[in-house]
Amino acid sequence: MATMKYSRQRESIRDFVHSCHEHPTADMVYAGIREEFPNISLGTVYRNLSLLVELGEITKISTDSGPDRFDCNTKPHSHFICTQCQCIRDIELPDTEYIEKMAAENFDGEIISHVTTFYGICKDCLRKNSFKKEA
Amino acid sequence: MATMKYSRQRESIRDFVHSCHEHPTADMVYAGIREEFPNISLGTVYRNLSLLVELGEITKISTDSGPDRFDCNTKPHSHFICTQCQCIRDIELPDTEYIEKMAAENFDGEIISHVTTFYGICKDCLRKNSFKKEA
DNA sequence: TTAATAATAGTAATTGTTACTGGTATTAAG
DNA sequence: CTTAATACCAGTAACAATTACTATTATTAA
Repeated sequence: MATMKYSRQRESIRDFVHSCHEHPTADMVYAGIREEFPNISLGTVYRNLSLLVELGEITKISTDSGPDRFDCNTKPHSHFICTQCQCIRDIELPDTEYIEKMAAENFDGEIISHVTTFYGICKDCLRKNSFKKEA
Repeated sequence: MATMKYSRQRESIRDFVHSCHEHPTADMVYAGIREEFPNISLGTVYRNLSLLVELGEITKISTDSGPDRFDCNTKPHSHFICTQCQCIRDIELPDTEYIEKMAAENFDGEIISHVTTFYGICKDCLRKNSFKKEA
């Protein structure tokens, strides 16, 4: 890839991810973009999503099961994944640098970064569950 | 599944994972077991690995890219993933409970667990790299 | 010993993703 | 405003990891 050319599809994909705060999958992006570009290809969506990740304009979230998700928030933050509905929420944490330092003390390679992911039940599912119990 | 029946294949898979400390993939387990059971099926390996995970006898490690890995160490600990050779090493960290408490303060769902993964260059790759530079 | 059924081997199907191909859109130069 | 170069596209095929299906086999309890 010598120089990069503009493409309306890419711009649309970027805009969609940046305006979508539910950490969409490639398929969700595909569905969304199709409203504007009815015959966009799924391959184009995948290609541009990973391109945008390389450019640092969005980030990719890998999950334990199910497809990758994408995040418009490129500032350092953590994720919460609901084990019931699989929704992903952002969690801001104050300075987690020291975790790497702590880990470095028990390890003999070079630690460059770290990712912490939280699991549990989101607010919405908690509410749904309490309704069920009452019934 | 009413009651569980014994199977030599499952026992062999459990033993293999418990004696293998390099966090094997399903394929690596398959290759290993095949020495004892030359015509075991890959499906049997997958089925029993997830069964053993459910039983809490081993754990599963999802990676950003590439297949899942399996870990005989069921005690709470973190993982380091080398971004160069993809090897996975265990890292013991003193009490990380407070990370969840800290996250809980900025979040309105129920946090049940968390996983921290470290990325960087392992000792072996560091050494290999320094050899290359000298040459 | 036998009957019930969990587990198997082998194979097919599914899912998520990447690669290929011939044609199209964008860009820069004449 | 052409035209030429090429990044990008749509569509489709290929791929890797995993799961589901089916007929047979092994384990268990009666």
